[in-house]
Amino acid sequence: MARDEIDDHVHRWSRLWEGNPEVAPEIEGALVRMKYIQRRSQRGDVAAFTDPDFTREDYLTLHALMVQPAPVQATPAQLAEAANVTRAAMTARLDRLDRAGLITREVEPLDRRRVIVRPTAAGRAKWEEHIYAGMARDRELLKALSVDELKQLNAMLRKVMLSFEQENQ
Amino acid sequence: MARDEIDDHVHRWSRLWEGNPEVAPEIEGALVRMKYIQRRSQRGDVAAFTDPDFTREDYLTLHALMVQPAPVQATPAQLAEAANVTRAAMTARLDRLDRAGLITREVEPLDRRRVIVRPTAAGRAKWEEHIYAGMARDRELLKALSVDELKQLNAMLRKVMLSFEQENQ
DNA sequence: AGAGAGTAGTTCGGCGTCGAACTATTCGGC
DNA sequence: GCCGAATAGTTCGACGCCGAACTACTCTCT
Repeated sequence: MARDEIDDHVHRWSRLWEGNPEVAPEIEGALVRMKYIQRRSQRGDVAAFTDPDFTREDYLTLHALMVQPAPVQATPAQLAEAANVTRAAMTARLDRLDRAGLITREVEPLDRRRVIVRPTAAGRAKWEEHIYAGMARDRELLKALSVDELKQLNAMLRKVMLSFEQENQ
Repeated sequence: MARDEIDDHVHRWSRLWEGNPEVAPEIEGALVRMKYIQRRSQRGDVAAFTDPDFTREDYLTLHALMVQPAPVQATPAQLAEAANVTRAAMTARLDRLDRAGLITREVEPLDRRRVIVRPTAAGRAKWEEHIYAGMARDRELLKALSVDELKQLNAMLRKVMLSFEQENQ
C-alpha cells in the first residue's frame, strides 16, 4: 500500500511516541484521516447549499428530525443532541425552519414544558429534495472502496461505536 | 458482530436507497460513525481545555505549526489550511498566540507580502505540555481496536485519502 | 520601466453558536 | 397539599468565524 500524506504528517511528531511506537502512529493516523475525510465531505456539502434561505444547517436540522424513529417527531433537546449544538442554538434554528413553514412546534399537553417538533409536508419535500444529492456526494467521496472494503471499514468503526455505547449506559 | 445504534439510525432512511441497497447503508454508516467518533474526540478535547487564556483553538493552531516540516515555521495561509479556517480567522488566532508570547511573526525579507510564523520556546513547551494528554485521550478513544485492527482501519482510510490526493493534483 | 493582474495578510460587518441567566412547568419528599 | 429541586425551552451578551473589501507587495507582459 502506497503512503499517503498523513503518513508523512504523523511521522513528523514521531519523537513523541515514547513508550508505544507500535500503536501511536496508527491511532493518530486513523483519527487524522477521519478528520480529513469529514472535512472534504463538509466542503462538498457547503458548496451544495448556496441558497441563503435554506442553508446547510437548516438541512441538517431537518435531517435530524426526519430520521427520528417511527412517528417523525422530536423535542428541541433531542434535535440539539443529534445535531451536536446547544439547545440555545437549536431554538434559533427551529425559529428559522418554523418561519419558513418547514416544521411545526406544539406544546406537549401531558408535559407542558415540552415542545414537539414535526415536519410539515413542505419540510418533508424539502428534505427529500436534498438527500439524494447528499447520498450521491457521499458515494463519490468513498468511491475508492469496494463493497467488501466498506464492510471491513464499518466492522472496525462499529467496534469503536459499541465500546462507546457500553461506556455510556 | 453486534448491531450498534448507527445500524438502527441508518436503517430509518432505508426506503430512500432505491438503486443500490447493497452499498448505500455501508457508505452512510461509515460516514455517520466517523462523525460520531470525531464528535466524541472533540468533546474530550473541549473538556480538557478549561483555561480561557489557552483554548483548544490556541492549541490546535500551535499544533498545526509544530508539525510543519523540518524548519518549524509556516505562513498564516498554510496554518489556515491546516486548521481548516479562513485566513481572516487565522489572523485573529495568531494575534492571540502572539500576545501570549507563544509565537513570533516576521515579515519574509525576500517576499515582503509574506509573514513567517515561528513558535517561541514558551510555545514549544506549551505544546508539549498538552500533546501527551491528547495522545492519551486518542488512545482511550480507540481502545476497542487491537493493533491489527487499527492497521486494517488505516488501510481502508488510506485508500480513501490516496483517491483524494489523486484527484487534487 | 510602467501598468495591470495576481497574491498575502489584515480589517470589517454580519451571523451562528456558546454558556449563563431566566421563565414555566413537573417531580419528590415531608 | 406544599416547597425546593430538577427539567425544558427560551432569551441574552460575548465571542469566533466567514466572506468581502482593502492594503501592501510581487510578478508578467510589453
